[in-house]
Amino acid sequence: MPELPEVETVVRALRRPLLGRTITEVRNYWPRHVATPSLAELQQRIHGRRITAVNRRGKYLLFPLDDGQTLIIHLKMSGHLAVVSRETPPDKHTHTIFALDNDHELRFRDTRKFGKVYLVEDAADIVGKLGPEPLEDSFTVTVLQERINGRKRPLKLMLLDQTVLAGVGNIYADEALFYAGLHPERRANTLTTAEITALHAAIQKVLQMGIEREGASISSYIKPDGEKGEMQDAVAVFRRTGQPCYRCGTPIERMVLGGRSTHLCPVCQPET
DNA sequence: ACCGGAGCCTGTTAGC
DNA sequence: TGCTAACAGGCTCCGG
Repeated sequence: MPELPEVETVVRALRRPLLGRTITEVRNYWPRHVATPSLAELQQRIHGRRITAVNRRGKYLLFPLDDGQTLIIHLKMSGHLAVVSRETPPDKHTHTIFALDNDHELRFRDTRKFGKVYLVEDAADIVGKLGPEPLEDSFTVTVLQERINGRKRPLKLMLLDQTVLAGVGNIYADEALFYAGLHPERRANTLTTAEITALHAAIQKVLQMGIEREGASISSYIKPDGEKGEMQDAVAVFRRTGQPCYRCGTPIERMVLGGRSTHLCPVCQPET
């Protein structure tokens, strides 16, 4: 489900019900959901800890606890988080449950089981290698230029590399390249300053669009409250193969880059 | 340093 | 209708 706008939507929805709550119990039905430490150790170390913040870094959710540890969750492809009454009937794909001190539970549902739970003393152990946050003021055109400086990789692969830039995934990479008018296979080191400036603006534009629309419910993503986002109605190219480009009418094309579906308008995003 | 492919999982959809 | 293959918004590991 999750790219930066979807994770941000989840964080905003969870902040109120989780802030200040104490975790009283962790139940788990798929031990591999817990990446580190062992399930038993996580249960022991998290018991009685209070959640002091609900934050996002890239596509990770961060829950700092009152003893300095941080609970970290990554939703990967199909993860879903919600705070519900403990009376809510169980779901087949809910593999990890954090019981709270108010008869509610944070439930981590994850059909494909790619998601991960971490409990660490230092959050940097997990998120330390991530590139800059694209919506922070510190992410300037110059920063983007430095990140891609001299790299020969195709732009699409650069945008998906979380150590270059944190939070962009397959949808928003395609969307950003469309608005920047850049072909996904363009080599990063061939960009002019004007093109880097356009790419920088496009990245911020599409991520902000996604956040305003509370995420893209294109396949399985839904918000914590179970409702759909609205970004799927505002995508320009992603999974619009064969449909006319909104700008020029040319049919949108699909190609595979780095093993990922990639969508573009061949006229608005010329190869050179 | 970079690229492609496999692997991790289950569910949905496209095609025969 | 039923079967099979392809595909899915992420990321890591391996070999070349």
